[in-house]
Amino acid sequence: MNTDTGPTTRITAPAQVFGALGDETRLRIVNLLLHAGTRVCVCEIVGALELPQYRISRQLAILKRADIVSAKKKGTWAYYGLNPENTLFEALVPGLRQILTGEPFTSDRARLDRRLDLRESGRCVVGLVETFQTE
Amino acid sequence: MNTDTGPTTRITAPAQVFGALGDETRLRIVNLLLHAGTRVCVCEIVGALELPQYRISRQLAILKRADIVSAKKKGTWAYYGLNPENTLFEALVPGLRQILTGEPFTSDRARLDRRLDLRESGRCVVGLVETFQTE
DNA sequence: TGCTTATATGCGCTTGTAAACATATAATAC
DNA sequence: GTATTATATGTTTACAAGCGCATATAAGCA
Repeated sequence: MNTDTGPTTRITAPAQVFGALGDETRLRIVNLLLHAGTRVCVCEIVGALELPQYRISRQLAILKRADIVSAKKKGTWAYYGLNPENTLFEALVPGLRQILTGEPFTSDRARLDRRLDLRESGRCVVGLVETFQTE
Repeated sequence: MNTDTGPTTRITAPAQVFGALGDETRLRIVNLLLHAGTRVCVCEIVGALELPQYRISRQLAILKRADIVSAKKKGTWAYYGLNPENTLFEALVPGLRQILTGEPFTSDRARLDRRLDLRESGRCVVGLVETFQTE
């Protein structure tokens, strides 16, 4: 029933959270979500990171399994955001903001900003059109 | 010459630090070093975590490669401590202290304390004698 | 010198991870 | 209905990680 080891039910074990952040692509995604403040569309992440869509979707799935992000579907679009209920991850946020300062994190945030400017009434309307599928 | 990506020379890349912390055994070791405040002998870590010596040595090597810990040799004994110069790791310390609260971290700290009580004039004198080599 | 002890590491094995390609799913537009 | 588009995922391949066992290294002591 309860596969948890401790008395307090944790969303995820500490090592799992760190493991999920121990990959450059996933760290870049978390950087975007921390910066945006809002939920961000998959295609916006693809545009900002300039990586193939399947890679983004896969890494998002891993972050989701670690309860670091959650998804909200709006039609075909999927908007991902950080999960504020993951207290383990939340404890790391101040440190993360300090750490995610150099490259490629800065450029990623700049590209995301440009992409978010294209939104109409708060919704992504661009899609993957102007993007590559493979690097 | 400079293999670093950013303008500021980093000891390790962010993802590498998180990756090094993404393993339960290594997180338990870091927990001990955070708690102790001093350098801790390998055999003391073995005693506190109740894991085979070769596992501890191996995970210590990985933490060392990520510049999270450093070693100081005193004869055959090796004393490991956190590396205060790793600013990336240091940024995570407050969050880590918050996170490392449940099991097995609490019991590990208690066993380490008992083990540190056996020191004579600040030095470990016990060794691996009363310990197992395999689980 | 030889014995003991603390620590590190080579090897084989199993398991996990990430990339790339293709394709599936599912919603919208026509 | 069909076509298009956004997202997810099955599969293969390559590589890395962690464990256990045994052994190497190297320092201290008889």
